[in-house]
Amino acid sequence: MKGLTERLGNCVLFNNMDVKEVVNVLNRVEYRVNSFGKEGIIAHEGEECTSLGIVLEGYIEVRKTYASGKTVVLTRLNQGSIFGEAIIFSKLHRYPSTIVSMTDSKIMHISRRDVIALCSSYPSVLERFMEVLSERILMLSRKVRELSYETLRHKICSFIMEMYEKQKSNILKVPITRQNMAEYLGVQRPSLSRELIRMKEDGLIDFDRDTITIKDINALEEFLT
Amino acid sequence: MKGLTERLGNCVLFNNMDVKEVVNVLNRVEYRVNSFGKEGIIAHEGEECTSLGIVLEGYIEVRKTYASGKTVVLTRLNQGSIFGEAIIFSKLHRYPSTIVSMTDSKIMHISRRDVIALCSSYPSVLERFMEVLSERILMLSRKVRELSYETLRHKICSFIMEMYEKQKSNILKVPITRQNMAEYLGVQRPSLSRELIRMKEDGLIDFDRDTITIKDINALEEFLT
DNA sequence: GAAAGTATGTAACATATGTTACCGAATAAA
DNA sequence: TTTATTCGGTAACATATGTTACATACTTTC
Repeated sequence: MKGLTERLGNCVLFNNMDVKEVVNVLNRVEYRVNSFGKEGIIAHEGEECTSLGIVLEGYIEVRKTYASGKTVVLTRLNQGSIFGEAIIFSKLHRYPSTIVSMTDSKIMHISRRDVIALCSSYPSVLERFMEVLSERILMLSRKVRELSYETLRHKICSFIMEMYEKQKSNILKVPITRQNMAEYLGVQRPSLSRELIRMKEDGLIDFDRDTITIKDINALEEFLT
Repeated sequence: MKGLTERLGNCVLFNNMDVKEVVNVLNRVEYRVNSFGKEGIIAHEGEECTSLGIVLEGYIEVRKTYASGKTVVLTRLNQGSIFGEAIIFSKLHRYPSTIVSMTDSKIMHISRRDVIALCSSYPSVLERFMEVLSERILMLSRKVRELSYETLRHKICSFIMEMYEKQKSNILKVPITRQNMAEYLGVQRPSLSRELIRMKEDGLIDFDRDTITIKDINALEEFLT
């Protein structure tokens, strides 16, 4: 297949390899490349997942399908993305969602066994793979923490403390609009305004259109614990 | 150090290796073993993390410390547990929290480089490492999903559908008390009762002390999307 | 600089859930 | 069987946040 080497070189697992090495990789593993049309099913929810998927061409969607027929798009993956990377190494290695091709697409599959072989032979692949898994863990941990805040005031405190870490000043420039800040925190804008006013009344902060001034940083932190 | 081999054999990364192989491992890597007393700091928040930690003896806590001085315990790790496994492979490899020894403890450190070397040489270690990271990803994903439910009714629907998947019947035996169910869903017991009653009024379910009967499974699923 | 458009604060009201208290039913103990 | 204890449903009230609407202040465009 023409262009396969370049395609693979785009993949997050191989993008710091030179061409020769990628060719080497291709010779060492028993890969499988399948073509799909628009709306073609790449993997069904519940199906066994025994191989890593790599999007060589096209773009695909990961969807959750409910018995009622409704589907929800969880993520979109385009060229160079991989999928199933966490599933193949988990105990219950079954796809938790359905994977659908959104365009004409070409998908490479590398078996779990060969992924291990690749990681053993190419430390750079191993490192990239670990990096992908690790970044995902950190991203999810952050998300869990954010979702765990119980009240709007908690979220705002966390948001302010994050800015404080970066700007290291009690007078913080808020780089986004109220609307965006509300979206970022997952609340309605009027709710955000109202709570900011209450926090001002409580002597925690002061604020105007595009700055927030920290009045009582101890109280803000205390509140987060 | 006496007993090191057995101690390491308990570790999640090496627990399917035989003794000889573990000895082999020990000869191949430049490990470091440090001792800590009670309340000894194993790693400070913000510090660079360049090595994998293994708890050989004792038990330790992962804590978040706030400038106000307050600390929150995030997890406890005992013998055989590892820490820093996601951090060493992430881009910003700094401890996000402080790690404190709770008893006298012995901690082994293996550098990132040697972890890679180990994974390259011992496919079983590689597999176990991947399994650890993958299971963590799946656990976190589940948690994010659960935390993302907006209303109590969403949580209840999800809870019911989970039971339905297992029991495959419209009449579900609820294996826990209301109190525990409320705790599991993270709400107050009266709130749970009230919402169950509303769902009964809405014709979605019927229930008594220890069973829930699904009346309209489509509506339940529909509601989750 | 005036007009139009957009962002923000504010208020009134609706809804969801927490909180507390109480009562009756189920269960365990005597 | 009686008594004590726990569990679950119920109600009244408190609080947090969503929802909608509107007025004011800021920004952009001409």
